[in-house]
Amino acid sequence: MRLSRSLIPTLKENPAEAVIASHRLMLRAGLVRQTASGIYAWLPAGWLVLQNIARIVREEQIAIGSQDMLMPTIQSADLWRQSGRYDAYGPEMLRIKDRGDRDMLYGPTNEEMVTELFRQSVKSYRELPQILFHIQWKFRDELRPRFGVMRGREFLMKDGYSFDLDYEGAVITYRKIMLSYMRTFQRLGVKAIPMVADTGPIGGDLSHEFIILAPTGESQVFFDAAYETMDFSEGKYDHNDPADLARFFGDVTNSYAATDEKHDAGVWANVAEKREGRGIEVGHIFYFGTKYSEPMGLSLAGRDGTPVVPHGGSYGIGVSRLVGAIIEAHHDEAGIIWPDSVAPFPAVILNLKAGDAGCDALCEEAYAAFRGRALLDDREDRAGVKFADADLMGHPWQIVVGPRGAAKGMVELKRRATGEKVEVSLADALAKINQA
RNA sequence: CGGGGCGUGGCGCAGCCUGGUAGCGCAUCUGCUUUGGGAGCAGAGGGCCGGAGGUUCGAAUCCUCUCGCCCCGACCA
Repeated sequence: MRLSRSLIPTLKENPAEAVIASHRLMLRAGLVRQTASGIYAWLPAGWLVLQNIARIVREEQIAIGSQDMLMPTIQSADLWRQSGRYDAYGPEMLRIKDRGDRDMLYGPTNEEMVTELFRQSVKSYRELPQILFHIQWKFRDELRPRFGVMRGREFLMKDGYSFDLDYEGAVITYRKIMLSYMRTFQRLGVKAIPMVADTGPIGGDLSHEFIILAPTGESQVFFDAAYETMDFSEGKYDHNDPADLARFFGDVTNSYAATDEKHDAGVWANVAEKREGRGIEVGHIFYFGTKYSEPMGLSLAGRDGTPVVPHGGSYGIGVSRLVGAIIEAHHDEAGIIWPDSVAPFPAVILNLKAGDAGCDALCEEAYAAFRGRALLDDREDRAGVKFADADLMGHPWQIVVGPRGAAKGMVELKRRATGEKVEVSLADALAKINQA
């Protein structure tokens, strides 16, 4: 994109309503604009980030055999009456009527719908287990939206649902998804720690929330230093082997980790290497047994022909919240520092002297090499403005093209995360960016 | 939902108490100079002061109602 003709409205000053770093930076870097309390429009750069995160989340779900699908945002109230949650959910659910005066709702989650869809077509134990997920907008009419996209009313969530024949199977699925989550967060460039959680309104008795570490997080967390060095990348654990999943589950849950509400000072005293920090919840997984399959009449033919009621679980990742959470974990005084995996653009090309033939030519050459996927700062502004905006927007690489270097065919390549700068040929710069 | 606060050009704010018809910085546009870390000078455009009623000769300012947004708390991806 050419910055001179892009809807990426950067702000020099802090908007008054933003109190936490990620909210301020998202507004200042031109990623989002609020359109109503807790509801945001994703401007071009912000939408690119959101899609990058969604892509990684999606890839890691598909990698463990979960099926990608898409359910609608608007649901019929009848479905929710079947599970008993239409009344139970309360005012957090946005209720609407269609022209025929039928009760509808904007989905806050999809257990009912996926159970219904599953019930319609799956009839035999032979078809189990299955995991389904979608990445879709949700609406929860929060008492108090705040902190920008960290607690919006409308938000993008990856919600997954599993169906197993029995408890033992459900536990294997639960662990498999837990592994996929650890892989996902690692690829997103954030440190995530699973912590035992209350099961909340969804119910059930096996649940973990995933907290990522960020200095400005909302809750205090206590954890064993062992979490700092855990590695979940592909190949470390076999998600198809129940024994290996058990090993993984042990590795990731045996060390101490708790938020302040669940903190146990007695156990904490025995932890050898203690770590304390702030954390943000970005994911939550539940095993809930037959909580939905039972009331909604989901049952299939079992091995001996008698009906079996499947055991389920649901698994959420706050995709839009992750944008804010990643910024909380990766920023400095100058602005955002995007991890390569989620950056809206891999690089920005700074034309320090728009109008200079040499600079223009070299910038166009660089820009063409990215086929539109880099950001070209071709504005007729002074260098300082461009440097400041580049740092603010947090592009992993800055290709700085100035008149002196351009005359020799050289550019300055700056790494946002480290501040390191080298003078190299454009070809070398492109090679370095591509291998990163 | 309880408690607090704020709505004045795109952003940040002043003016309100003590009514007299709107101002500052940044941003924007034009010109000249400048040009590697948020330039200088000169000029220009842009706001019926969230909305509706009321008081008054006259309301951004006083009164009433209303809408929106933010912050603290209990709940949550």
